[in-house]
Amino acid sequence: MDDVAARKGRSKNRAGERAARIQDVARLAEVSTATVSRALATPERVSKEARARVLAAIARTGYVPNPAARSLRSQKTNMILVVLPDLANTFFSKILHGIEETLFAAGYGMIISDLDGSPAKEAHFAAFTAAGRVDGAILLNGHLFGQSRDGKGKPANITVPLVALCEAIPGADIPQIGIDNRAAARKMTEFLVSLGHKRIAYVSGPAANVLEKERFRGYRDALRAANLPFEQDLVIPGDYTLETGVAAGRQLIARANLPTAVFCTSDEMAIGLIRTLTLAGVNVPTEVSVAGFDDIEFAAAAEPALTTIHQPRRELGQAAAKVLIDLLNGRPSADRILLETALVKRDSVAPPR
Amino acid sequence: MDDVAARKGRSKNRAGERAARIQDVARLAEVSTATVSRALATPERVSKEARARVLAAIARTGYVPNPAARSLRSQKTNMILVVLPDLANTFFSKILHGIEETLFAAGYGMIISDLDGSPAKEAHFAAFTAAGRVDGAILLNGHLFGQSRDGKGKPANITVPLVALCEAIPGADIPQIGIDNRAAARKMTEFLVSLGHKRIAYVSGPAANVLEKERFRGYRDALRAANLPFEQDLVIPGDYTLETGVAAGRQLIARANLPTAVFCTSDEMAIGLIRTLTLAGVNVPTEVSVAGFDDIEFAAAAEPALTTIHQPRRELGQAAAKVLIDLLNGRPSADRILLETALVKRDSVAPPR
DNA sequence: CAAAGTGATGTAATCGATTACACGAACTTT
DNA sequence: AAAGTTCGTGTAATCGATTACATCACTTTG
Repeated sequence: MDDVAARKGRSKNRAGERAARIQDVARLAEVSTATVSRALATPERVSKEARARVLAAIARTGYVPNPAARSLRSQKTNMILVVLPDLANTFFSKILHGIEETLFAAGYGMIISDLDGSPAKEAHFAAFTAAGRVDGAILLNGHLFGQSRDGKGKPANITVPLVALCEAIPGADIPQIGIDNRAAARKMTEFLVSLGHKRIAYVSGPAANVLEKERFRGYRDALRAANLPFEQDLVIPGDYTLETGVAAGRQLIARANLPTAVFCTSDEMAIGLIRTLTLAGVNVPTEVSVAGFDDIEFAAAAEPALTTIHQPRRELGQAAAKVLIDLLNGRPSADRILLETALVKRDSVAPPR
Repeated sequence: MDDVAARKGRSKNRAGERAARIQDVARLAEVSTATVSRALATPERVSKEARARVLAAIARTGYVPNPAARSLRSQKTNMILVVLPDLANTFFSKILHGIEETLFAAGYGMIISDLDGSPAKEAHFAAFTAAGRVDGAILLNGHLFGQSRDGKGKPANITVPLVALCEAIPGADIPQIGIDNRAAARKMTEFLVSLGHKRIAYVSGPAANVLEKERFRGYRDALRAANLPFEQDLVIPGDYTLETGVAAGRQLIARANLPTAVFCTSDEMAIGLIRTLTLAGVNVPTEVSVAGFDDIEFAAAAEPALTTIHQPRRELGQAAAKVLIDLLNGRPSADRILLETALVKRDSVAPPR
């Protein structure tokens, strides 16, 4: 006999009994294990009396099916992996909320992987997924497991469905859920133009980022449509964080002639920028208008309240989870979903003087 | 023969082969499955040649151990459950980050449960834990699974280690990790007193909340120590959200005589309150000082920048994960850890006029 | 030189749930 | 009445990795 039980005391609770197994329930209900299993999985295929006895026995023993055994047999884990570039980023929490509630309702659990910029970690979770620890994955990090950015298709060893959320993965043949970043950025820029702004600065995201590329195109689209010149000087690099917003603000202040409006491609950057301008005595919005992107919680509470692009974050999470669940159940599913954004007009944008 | 494989095509990748099993590796390496297993788990107990052959076979087959089988046999899942009251709340994201990195480094995965105020969901995850789907759990929600607030001990059916983080669970004999809320609240109140404030309002958290009770005591401690009268009128109910901060601000404005300082027990409420006061033409901090609690990201970016109590959120997450890992490995571990808070002085607090 | 020890490996039982197949009883159909 | 259905149930194989025990080939020791 082996000693697993003795060594770890693993399946004993504090009272000392082992956790109930399907056999214990079967014995108590005076049926076979097959009948117990069927009473739970396909109750209509079991007689009323047997079912009642089984349920009574389950209640008495406190039986809960062992998931490892079930998973080993059925080859399903009922777990979904969510891959994030940065868990500490405010932007993701409401998306996660939407994912979690949808998965939960469908009987799935959520495992979170915060990549934190570590390729080793990404490789680990790719192997984790390949090993069948999850039934599917939602990727928020903009590229496929262990693949370079130009890679096509999904790696041969990953066999479970994948879904890309927010950051589209170019060339990957998996469903993509997100917003139309280009159109949204164009909409905001056009709004600024419509108020009379002619020199509109742009605070970018990380250059390699897919979102950034799309938003930048939208910005240029709007300028071109309005016959406004594109000035490289007005593009200020950022990475979506508060800190780079502050840095962008400092850079602007040091300039001879300020633009009349600044379009920041994240709310965090916009808030950092506004704060820096305000401290330097530059009034927002009377001297410089500032627009954001995302509509995070604090956008409305900022001073002045931020004009921004609203992303339906919770709905994005829900949509991605729903698509994945459809895939898992073999149901047909859209392979590209773009949710509507809205331009939210608050107080940080005004016509130029 | 059964039809699991045929129905789901589960362990076949796109090329059609099944995922490699330990037997496949064993056959290729011309050893037994026991040797393969040992080559991975206890390499020193296997000859150099056998080990080399096994590793080569693993590389060739792309073998990854099946976690369900492993878990079934070893009764370990290498998964930790993290229970949150509200995932969308900004306060938790950095804590999660700290938890995740520590768990990951120790080889554990993180499953997240957002309770969202649903007792049914809580019961589900209690059963989930009892069923052995995780090796342990970190509770951020202030009470034990399925227990009423006055319950003692842990429910008999949960046999894995639990750790309480941030919100202490009164009466539970599990390790508690957090900060000294009472001392921190006292420290902030004393700071306000030291500047000359005599009428200090208090915007509370939810009445039933453990944190709230402690912070409120700290507030009263400081008043008592300074011989200042406690006025029930100056206690304004809140629930830590931005919205109740706004509501508290409205309530204050409607009053005949404003307090000279307001201590909000969360940064979100402080930011909402400041915004409401500012819009009503009440200057912060010259007319009213406002202090917060938590030191969330936006505290520094608020206008004016928020004076608040800094909680080491990432470290809190790390500490809780570390304690849990110690428990899982049978190592002794502190059963109460209080991390240091710091009073961060920024611009939202000034002496009264 | 025999007895005991050491090291490497294989055999097969085990974890617990699911389910194909077999079987018998009750009920229909021809 | 014989043949076929339907229904409820039980038996036992199966999922894949781990590991107690057995075995065999050497080496060491009394």
